[in-house]
This record gives sequence, structure tokens and C-alpha cells, in this order.
Amino acid sequence: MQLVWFKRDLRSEDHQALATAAANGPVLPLYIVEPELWQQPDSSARHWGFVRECLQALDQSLRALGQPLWVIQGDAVEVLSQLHQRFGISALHSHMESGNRFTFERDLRVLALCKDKAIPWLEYRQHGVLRGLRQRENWAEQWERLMSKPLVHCPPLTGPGEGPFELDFECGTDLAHRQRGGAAQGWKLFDSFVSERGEHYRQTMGQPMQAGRSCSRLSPYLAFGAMSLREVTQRSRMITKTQYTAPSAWKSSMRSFDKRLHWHCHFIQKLESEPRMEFEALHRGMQALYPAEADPLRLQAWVAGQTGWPLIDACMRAVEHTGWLTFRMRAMVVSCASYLLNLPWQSTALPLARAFLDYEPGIHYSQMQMQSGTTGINANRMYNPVKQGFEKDPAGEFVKRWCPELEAVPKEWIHMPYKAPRSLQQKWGIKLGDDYPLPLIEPEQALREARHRLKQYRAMYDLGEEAKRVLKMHGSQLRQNRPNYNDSKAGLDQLDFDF
DNA sequence: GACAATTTATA
DNA sequence: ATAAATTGT
Repeated sequence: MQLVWFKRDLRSEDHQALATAAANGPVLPLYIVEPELWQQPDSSARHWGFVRECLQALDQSLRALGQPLWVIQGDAVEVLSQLHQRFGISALHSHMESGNRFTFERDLRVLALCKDKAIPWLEYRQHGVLRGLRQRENWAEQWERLMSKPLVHCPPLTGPGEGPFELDFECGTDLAHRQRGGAAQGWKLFDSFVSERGEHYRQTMGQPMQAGRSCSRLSPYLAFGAMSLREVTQRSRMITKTQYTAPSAWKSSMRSFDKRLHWHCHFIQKLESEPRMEFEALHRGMQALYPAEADPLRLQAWVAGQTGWPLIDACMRAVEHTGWLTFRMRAMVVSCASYLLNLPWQSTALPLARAFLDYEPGIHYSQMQMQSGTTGINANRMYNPVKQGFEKDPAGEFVKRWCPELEAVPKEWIHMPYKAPRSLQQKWGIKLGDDYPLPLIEPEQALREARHRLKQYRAMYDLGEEAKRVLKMHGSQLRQNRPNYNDSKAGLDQLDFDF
């Protein structure tokens, strides 16, 4: 009996596993519910509903092939070892996972079991991420080659996507309209993105009120493997080629989307190549940039959306509630927590991972470190939350949706109510420090302190050699070919060009 | 023993 | 996919 082990949920490329296995004889499709995995501090347990929907969709697809999904609870090694005792596993097929330390170590135990019982374990590559990679040269070309490879035949995609369900693209507070699991849902979103919603993706992806509609919203399906990145890439390129050839908003939006599909793997590859980055600074010299322990009051205020910086608070409350936030706002909340509040990224990474419906370890830790300045090869991006507020949410709509206590504040003051004269605050009927918190620290002062800390740190350590190592192993080719990457202007990461 | 072909290991 | 390790000539 061959096992096809769906390690997360419907890993689309596991159809390759399924197809390969089925060609060799009888197959048992298996999903193991691992209690320990779901108890990890970065666990997606609160999004179990989404995962269950993905599993139901997978089960329906498999039943159509006459092989229902087996779902067994327990430790992966124990479950596999018992199945081996009962049925005799002739081969184990699964996807190649780039996950957190828990899944890495679990896979090592599974590997030991397979070696012991002489079970061949075939791990199929998911997307553009390569195992055993030592340096980034030619990575982009390889990504292109992998993405243009022909798709593996998929069983019919059924599941909750067939119902009349509509996603609330405004990311409102009604959870009846949360994102739903299953490939069919994902493809429905894909269709509406490439035909209607995505036209102004490029211009509006940074604005929290508009991004919910103009972004694809495919991230959860890609994270849980309900959709294949290769299929999304190929289909969106085909649509661009046939429908959006002339220069237009559509064309630049589609190009922008394509870049992000590429970055998806670019970031996961970092964790694959250097798994210690889940816990340690990628640039070893940057380890001491942040205190070992987070200031508990500041951390608590940030997590709860009670910092007194309206846009940050609105973002934190929104992501806690809906599981989604547009990329630019994620960058901002992390940058402000790290630079302005001096909170170590390890402490803010966990509550965010739990909140994100689309938590993908490789992207998450790459971004946490990038927005905290610990990669040593990216430009330091410090955001002023007040300035960002007036730029990205000029009418204050987003802030008012998630911080209703600020409803009466006019847009001129909405992002800095604490600066308004007392008489005005009285007129609005708001008592700061009571109805809404006073800021933990004024952004301007926090920015001054952060710049000072960084300057002092840089003066204290010689960071050049390690930066070269990180660049060689993790830098995109675009950057490696730029000679003055250390120069403050040339050192901007490619991400900066696209906002 | 030198070199080519093949297998293995690779977070 | 790739490089290192192993086997074959």
C-alpha cells in the first residue's frame, strides 16, 4: 500500500504525488491531524474552519476518484508506524515542505522511520523553492523554468466554492463573509480578480480600505496549498497575454501581480536555506539590535490595537478579526513595532502568525526580519504611522471602522487625535487616555530614538563581511548585479520600486 | 589509479 | 536541480 500524505491540506502539487503513486498501484490518501503542531506558538489553530473546508473539498475530489481521504489524529511518526504495521507501506509520497522548526524536526523523525523500515519517501517540489540550495545565483531563471513546466492533471475541483457564498471584500466585521477554504473558492476569487477587481491593484494595494477588493486574496489558498502557484502563474500570464496587451492599468497591475508570485518563492527560499531565521537574525551581527525580552506593556498594547496610533490600532484590530491585511500595512505594523517601539521581532511574529489566515512561515519570518532591519541587506524602512495614515487612509474611514471610539474625530485630526487642542477633544466628546489611549510615545520622538539606536549600533559593529554572506545566499539576482548595494541609495531592495 | 557513469543526499 | 559520494570501466 502506498501512502499519499497530505501534510497541510490540499497541496495541489500533491496531485503529482497522487498521479505518480496511482500509476504504481493501490493508494491510501492520508491527512494526519497533529495535536502538537496545532499547539505550536505560531499555530493556525484558530483558522481550523478554513482548513476543514479545504479538507472537505479535497475529500470530495478524492471520492470522485473512488478513494476517500483518511483523516487520523496523532503524532505523525506514530500514525505512520501503525499504518505500516497494519498495511505495510511500500512508499510514502508527500509535498516538500518548507515550514517551521516543528515540521522540520517532525520530518526528520519521519525520515528516520522511513530509513528504519526501508520505506522510500518521495517528496515533490511545491513551487519555485529548491532544496539543498547554497547560493542564489541563477535562482530566478530556475523559477521561470519550474513555473512554465506543464501542470499535473488535477481531479475535479469541488467543494464549498460552488455555493452562493460571497466574500466581503471590504473586510468588514461580519465573519459570515470570511474567506472560505477549498480550491473552488480560490479559483472563483482568481476569476473575479483577473476580470474585474484587479484593474487598479497596482495603485490601490497599499490603501487599507481599497486593498481588500483590489488584491487577489489568493494568499490563504496558496499558503495551505489549495491552489498551485504554478497554475496561478500560468493562468494569469495567459490572461495577460491574450487580454491585457496594450499599456493600461490592467497591464501594470498584472505585471505587479506576477512579480509577487515570484516573491512568494523568493521569500520562502530564505527559510528553506537558513531555517534558523525563525529564531535568529539572518545577519548574525544584527542579533543584538533588539532587547532579548519585549517590554510587556508595549507588546500588549500593540497586539491589542491600543497603542494610541490610530492607523496601527485599526490595522491590528482588523487583522485580528478578519485574518487578512494588505501587505503594505503589514509592513508598517511590523516596522513600527520593531523600530519605533523597540519590540524584538520574535515577540511580534507569534501573535501575527496566529492572526494571519495566510500564515506561511517562509514569507512571515523573511518579512518580520526585513521590516526590522535584521537581514543586513535591505534598506531600513521606518514608517511614521501618522504620515502613513494621512497618505493611505486620508478620509479616516479605515480607522473609524476599526476604532469606532474615534467616530466623531474629523479627518484633519483622525491620525493624531492626541495633538488636537483640549477644547476640540471636548467638542468631539472624547477623553483621550480614557475612551482611546494616549500614544505610548509620539511617533516623531520614537523615530528620532530609533535612528539614534541604529546609528550607534552600526558604529559599534563591523557588519560588512556578514552582509556579503547573506547577500550571496539570499539576495535576488537583481541586487547582486548592482555594484553599490551597501550605498544608502543603491541599497534599496527591489520591493521598494513597486509601491 | 584515473576518469566516467550512476546513485545519493540535500531544510 | 545540483553537487557530492559511490560504483563501474
